[in-house]
Amino acid sequence: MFTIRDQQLKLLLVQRAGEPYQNMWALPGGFLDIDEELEACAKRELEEETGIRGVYLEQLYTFGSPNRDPRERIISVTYYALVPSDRLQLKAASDAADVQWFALDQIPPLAFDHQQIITLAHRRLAAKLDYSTIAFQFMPETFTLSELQTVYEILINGNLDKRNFRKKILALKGIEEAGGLRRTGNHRPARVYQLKNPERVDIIK
Amino acid sequence: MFTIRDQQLKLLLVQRAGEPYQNMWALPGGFLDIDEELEACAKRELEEETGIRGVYLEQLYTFGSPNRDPRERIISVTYYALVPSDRLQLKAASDAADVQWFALDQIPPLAFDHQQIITLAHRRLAAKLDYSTIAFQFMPETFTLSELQTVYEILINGNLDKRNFRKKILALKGIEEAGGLRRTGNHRPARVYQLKNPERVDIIK
DNA sequence: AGACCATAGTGTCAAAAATACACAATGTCA
DNA sequence: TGACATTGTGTATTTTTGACACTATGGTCT
Repeated sequence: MFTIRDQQLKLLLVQRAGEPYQNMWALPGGFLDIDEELEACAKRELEEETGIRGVYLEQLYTFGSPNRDPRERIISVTYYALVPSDRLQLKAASDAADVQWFALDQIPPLAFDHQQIITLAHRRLAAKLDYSTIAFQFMPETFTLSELQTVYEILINGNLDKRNFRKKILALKGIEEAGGLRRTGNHRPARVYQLKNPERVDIIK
Repeated sequence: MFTIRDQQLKLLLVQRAGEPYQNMWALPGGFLDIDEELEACAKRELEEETGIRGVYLEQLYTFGSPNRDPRERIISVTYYALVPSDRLQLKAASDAADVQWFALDQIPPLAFDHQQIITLAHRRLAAKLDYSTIAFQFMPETFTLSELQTVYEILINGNLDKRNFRKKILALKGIEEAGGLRRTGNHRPARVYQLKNPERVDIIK
């Protein structure tokens, strides 16, 4: 689960309670129920560990090397999720210490092959930036164009030209003015926008 | 497993010997051994049913709806493969009748949710055409630019301008002259090319 | 040997898209 | 009411993409 917070791309990790890899950090996850859809399982596990639901979720890859879990053969069907920054109140179901957001460049050593999973998810996310509107999934219900630009700049880790960025984004026709202005300091307030189809990730170009 | 044959994109199907869905056509596949890598399993099953190996193979998606197999809960980690047209001698391990190539628009009713899997694979292949050199995986060891163009035209189901196509392909720097000419009829012979990195699929642009 | 045939191979111009770039407008705050 | 900080806007240049037609070459036939 990715989010953007404190001007950084962050990732949710949980601290393992039991063996193996006790006390190490790991990706949230768990076992599939016998009559459960794969995606439903991912959503359930995420909600159980974080209380968050209704976020963008996409199947990433299935990992199944024979010895990736020391106990027994485990196949992991992995998903990644994107959460808008205004919805990351965790703690509905878990206590503070064992679930935490980590900046992507400050990930501690992880249990199992979870670092590899993160690397793949990050690459996928970066790739999708170029040809989809996936970045919109990080935005709260309403936002300004400057806020959106900041999100893009964090994701690509570089600067963008304000005029060109606005031209490109508005040409996508994916957002519309929500009406009203956002006041955030002693300067001109910004127009507020919203997604036309909040659930939808479009492929562009 | 996709290939291009008779100027068409074709797909390999096998006819089921036993229940359920007896005698219906289905995708090649089988069960994972307990100590087997997922990708090794896909390769093994493919080779067992077709005798073909060493082809481009990529994990597609994992399907796991509770009732997709009437017998019991089955999770299918699916892969798709691309085979050059000069390597599709089947029959190493199977008899003629129960393994066959089908044009993509002439797929018979399939067992399980296999039609859905094919649809996804086809979409993925089409998408990758735009931003990778995946189409090269359909080419035999050596080929002419006209042959390559024909493959692209079949895949996108449309015509391409010869000069622009050549410009674009050569700009990718992925192929080089193999030396020599290919004579195929009463007309000027064509230069022969080969991939610089036959295994590699590059992401472009 | 020469004519004809079929496909290979090649360059330029126009249109569209991407990029670089600077200043006026507006609400807040002191 | 003036200073401040950020919003919002247009044009010119470069790059990329797309349209388009003729010559080159070896084979085949007479």
